[in-house]
Amino acid sequence: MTNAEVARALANIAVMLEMEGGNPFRVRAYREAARVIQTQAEAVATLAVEEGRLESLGGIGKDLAGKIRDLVKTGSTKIYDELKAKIPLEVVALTELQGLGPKRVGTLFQVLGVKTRADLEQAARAGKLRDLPGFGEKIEQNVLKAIATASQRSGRMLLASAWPVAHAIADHVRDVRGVKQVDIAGSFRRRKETVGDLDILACGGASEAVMGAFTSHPSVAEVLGRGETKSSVRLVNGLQVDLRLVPEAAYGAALLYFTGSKEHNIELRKIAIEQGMSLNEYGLTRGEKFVAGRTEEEVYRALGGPWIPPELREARGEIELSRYGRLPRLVELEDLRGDLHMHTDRTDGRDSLEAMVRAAKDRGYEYVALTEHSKAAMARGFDEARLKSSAGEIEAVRKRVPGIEVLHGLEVDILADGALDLDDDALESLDWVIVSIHSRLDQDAKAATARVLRALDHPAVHAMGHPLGRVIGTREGMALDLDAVLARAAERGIAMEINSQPDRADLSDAHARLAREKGVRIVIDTDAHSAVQLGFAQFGVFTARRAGLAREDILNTLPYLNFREAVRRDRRRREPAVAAASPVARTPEPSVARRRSTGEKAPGRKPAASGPAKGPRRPR
DNA sequence: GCCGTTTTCGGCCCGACTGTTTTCAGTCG
Repeated sequence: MTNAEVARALANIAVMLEMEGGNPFRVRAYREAARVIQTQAEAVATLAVEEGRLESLGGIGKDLAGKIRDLVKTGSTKIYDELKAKIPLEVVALTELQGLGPKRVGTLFQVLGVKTRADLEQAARAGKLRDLPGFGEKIEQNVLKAIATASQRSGRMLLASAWPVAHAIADHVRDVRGVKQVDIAGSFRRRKETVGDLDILACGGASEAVMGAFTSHPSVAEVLGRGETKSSVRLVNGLQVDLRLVPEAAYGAALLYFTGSKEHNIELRKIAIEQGMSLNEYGLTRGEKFVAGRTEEEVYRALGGPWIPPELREARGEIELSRYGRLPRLVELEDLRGDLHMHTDRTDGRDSLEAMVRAAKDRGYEYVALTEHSKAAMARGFDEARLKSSAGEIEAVRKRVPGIEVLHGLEVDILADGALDLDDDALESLDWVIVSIHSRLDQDAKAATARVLRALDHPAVHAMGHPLGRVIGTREGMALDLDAVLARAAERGIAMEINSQPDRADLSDAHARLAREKGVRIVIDTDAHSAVQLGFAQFGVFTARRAGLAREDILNTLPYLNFREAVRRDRRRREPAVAAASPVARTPEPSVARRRSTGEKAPGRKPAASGPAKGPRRPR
């Protein structure tokens, strides 16, 4: 069973226990365990076999650990079987409908025998719901509405898709007279890869004017509700947006509250209680006395710690880290000095080689790697001969666009058996080699892992692109043994990519966190297929920040000379394997033209500084 | 069912809103 499947089973148990009127704290324990398993980067199957690993996770004790081991091993556990015998899983699924929780669904099932959405719709239309205990005519109507909404809703939206309209609406509200501050809170502010809805917060300005501006924005399709302090709308793209107008004195407390995550807030409230205080969206109070709430910083400080960046607020240990002053200084977009994965119109990109290099230079990058596809990925993909002529094209663009280091790279396909798509000599001739998988993503874990490990053993490889191969909302990632892959990457000095394409975010935040823990270097690349897509870099940075990564964890934050030295050093770690795999052991040298452009004195010379030196900030 | 610089028993985050009730349960975030 995968982590998601174990989490689903635990959450289902929680719902079924609640339907039966079970101990609410026991219900909560199952729900919390589901969350913990869901957010683990390591495979639960691995955790289950290693002594004491499950029990070491917060919220999982001896009992739940045993049940999780059962689930991993057999796909079920005693209590799950017993509950499922009484309550079908399709009944549990009814709790996904808005306004229907375990209690009401339990009543529907026990009294009316409702099992499916179709049953439910029929019963509601026949007016059978209104007479049930705790139900009424209004709830009956709302159930019908919820069924209709659920059938047309497409679920969560990519952060990048919500990005422009969210900012447009926020700017529109910000323009209202008297408005002092506007923030887009919620998972949007935590930069999750997808958002379910948008929570916008504002303070200052007259309610009538603020709400009027909000509900009349051109992207609004339907006004769901409008009040003094809160209004809700549905946009033409289906997204629901709530706007809350909060008092200035409590703005920070409200921003904290509506940014979440819920689990982070719960931990903060517990700390408040330990200190004899109470925290809610109106502020931090001690008895009747208001302690803090104007800014987030003020609230965190009053609770005894520093401000925590929203990307880290997921109850993954960030509060404890902050107590010890060990929060990472998260990487920022401005820290990136190069982009090492992009395509041009020579394969499946839209813009020319020169246009891509110029766009990278305009973004202020010091270096860029052009990495076309190899022949297995597509008809126009590069073979050995095409790679040779490409070298001349790269050399020509270096002359035409001075002031940026242009690396001749390739995104070479990992074939089904783990061999690379081009011969060793061709790969050895390159400055930068990414290996990626574009086919046969359906292999089982054993085959897929062996395939990737073999590819990582090739001495010419510098990085692995979109390692899991997932596309959000379209396909799951490969069934890789990520522990084994990351261990090999760490051992061989191969960087793992955070692919910034918004529908990839691959590595994910959890996987990137695991990679860092295992000592793997990360590159943040855009995989841009046009000059505009170089802007996706910010989404890759969001993923890295959610993973808790600092500038030092990211290879392409290094200034060029340090980057080149790091690549060489990592390459030397692979030397022993070079003799076996290739007769020519060669470290790529920068061209004369490139040395001239950076003022470097001679080949092989070590750069003066080591480690991430602070250079002049680039214009954005 | 979990957890412990008061604790192995007795707690477990908090408030708004809705719709049902006639003081509160259920749901949501």
